[in-house]
Amino acid sequence: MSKDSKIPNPTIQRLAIYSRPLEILLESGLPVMSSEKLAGLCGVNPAQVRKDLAYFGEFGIRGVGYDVRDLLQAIKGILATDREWALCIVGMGHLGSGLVQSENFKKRGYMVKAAFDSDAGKVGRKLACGLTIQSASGISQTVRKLGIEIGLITTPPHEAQRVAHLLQEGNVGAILNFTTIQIRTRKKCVIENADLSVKFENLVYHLEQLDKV
Amino acid sequence: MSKDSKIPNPTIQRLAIYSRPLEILLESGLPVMSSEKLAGLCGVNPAQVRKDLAYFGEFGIRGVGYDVRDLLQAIKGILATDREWALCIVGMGHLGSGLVQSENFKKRGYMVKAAFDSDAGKVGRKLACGLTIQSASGISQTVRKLGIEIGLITTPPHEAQRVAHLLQEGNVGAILNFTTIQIRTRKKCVIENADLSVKFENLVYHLEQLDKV
DNA sequence: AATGAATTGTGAAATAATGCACATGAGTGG
DNA sequence: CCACTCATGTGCATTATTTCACAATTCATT
Repeated sequence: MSKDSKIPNPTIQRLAIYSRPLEILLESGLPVMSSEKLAGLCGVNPAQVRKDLAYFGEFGIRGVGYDVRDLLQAIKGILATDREWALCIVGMGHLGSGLVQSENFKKRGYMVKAAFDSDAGKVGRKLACGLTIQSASGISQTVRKLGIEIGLITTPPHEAQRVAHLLQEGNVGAILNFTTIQIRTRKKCVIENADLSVKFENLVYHLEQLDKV
Repeated sequence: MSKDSKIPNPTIQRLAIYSRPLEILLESGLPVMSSEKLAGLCGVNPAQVRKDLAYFGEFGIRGVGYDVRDLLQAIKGILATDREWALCIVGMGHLGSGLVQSENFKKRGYMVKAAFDSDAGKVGRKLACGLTIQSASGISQTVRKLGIEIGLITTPPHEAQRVAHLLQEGNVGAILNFTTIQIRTRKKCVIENADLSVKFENLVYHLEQLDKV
């Protein structure tokens, strides 16, 4: 349809990052902002900012900069964060429970509509947010019924692949995988990995390098 | 010292990813594994696997493959995950609390040695893991005293930069930042961002694209 | 209206990362 | 000991991403 000249993935990531300072600066009433300032706040190159935005249109005014409100609006439109999304979490361990209750989600329009666990001991337990933990065996039906679009997997690794299939069975379109294994998809489905231990190992590697000098 | 021919960052990330299936396969007793199989499990190209490893030496045997145990050992050595690391968490909200208690850390040798919060109401509270929440004002001293090397920041965004400085003050060498803002460093310090909302927005963008077709 | 300063949008150069394809060495069977 | 198969390690081509550098546009000032 559009000039779909393949947007680089890093660009999408950065758009999300750009929106953070913009939100803050909008609050504080700053009307206009340059690519240079924004780049400074986000730790990237100013040309990068401009090029990233240029993939989607012209949002700035030459000689002036970007209108903070408009730009934020535009980015939210691009990322599709200007509407609510229904999600569910599978795996009510410490991480899963922490995430469910985290205020950050609701604030950004991510609505946790269901929570699952395969442990019969946990099923039926009521969470602070009002949800009741359901059995993992009912994932497909429930997810379909509630029109859930995104699934978070915080189970132990060995359950992740099975859970992913159940989610897809229920027509979930995107999965955020917190486990250490890579999930394979049958249907068309967006998979994003958020394996924290990868982050850790990255950190530790670089820390070690630092010490070596 | 070594032929420090600048290792690509993606390579480090992937090494961590490679190690996951290796751990599992080691358990299950498989002695040898090819780059092709490993690549399949990790969703990457076999040549990529070989090239990634080649940055650090020759770990395989031509015509045969890689010894699972040796390779895993080698990767752990490279990533420096073959020893324990002392860390602390600042910000005992839902996410922070969930992380502290997560078993995955301890299992991988990350020892949570201290937990901080700036909310006086939370200070003094005892956590399930045995730690007592301490006041954020004591971060620098405590961190230095306990020899903590890595700091996790799970505070609200506006506290993150200040906390980062306190951590660096206490000689922390690496910070894992879960907040939405970018942290700037004074001293030499490894910063890794784990802003989950970026992951979400990525997901949502791609989901939207999918729907458009 | 003309000059100067600021800042965008973008082609082209530079840099980085990936993937191909093949020479090379290891094991196996005759 | 030769031929054949398998799978690594790697030079090179390809693709992706970043950065530079500059023309174009806006605004302020005179």
